[in-house]
Amino acid sequence: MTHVEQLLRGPVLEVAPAMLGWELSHDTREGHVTVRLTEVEAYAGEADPASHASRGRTLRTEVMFGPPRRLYVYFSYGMHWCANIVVGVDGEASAVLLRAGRVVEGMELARARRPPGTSERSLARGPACLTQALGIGKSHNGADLCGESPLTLTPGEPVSAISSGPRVGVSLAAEAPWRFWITGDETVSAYKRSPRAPA
DNA sequence: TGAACGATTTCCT
DNA sequence: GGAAATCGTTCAA
Repeated sequence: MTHVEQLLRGPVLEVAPAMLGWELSHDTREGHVTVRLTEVEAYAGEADPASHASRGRTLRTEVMFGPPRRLYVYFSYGMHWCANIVVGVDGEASAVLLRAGRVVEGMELARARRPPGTSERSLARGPACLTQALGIGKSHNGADLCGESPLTLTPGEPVSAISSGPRVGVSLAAEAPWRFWITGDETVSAYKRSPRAPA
């Protein structure tokens, strides 16, 4: 078992903040892009009402119920792809949503994948923006981040300080402070509470 | 077989 | 601050 895989096997509420500052790289024919994670959210398995896994094992959530270190990619609002890293114990269905990051390699390619005029800090600011900048989509669902896959995850430099707060856009368990970000980082996305969340 | 609903982003006023 | 764009997943009938 690799070092990274070992780190991912811990409890999701410990693994998620620990993943801040880690780097996710994607190699394609077009080139290479690396993003340093600045914002993540924890989804705590089948018992977490806000998680897609809360309805049990389905075709869509199959990957989450499998072993950790794999990528769970889902389609959102008819147009966006968002990526999670499966963590914890095999079968527990815990995952960490990659909400934002800073492009540290392959700036030009990342820019080419985003709308013209996108500022550098916004290239991977938001979960769907991050997958766009990295060139991640449906075909990467279930990809192994430690194996032969062109996607690789590596621990990065330690972060200065970590903040936490409620998750973005979730209507259930809306108070759980399971969103983690690097304090003061400009690439962290704006907080938006779900309009369906109870007052 | 049908309908409601998003772990969102972007553009408009 | 608000609404549109747009479709796979899930649940009800």
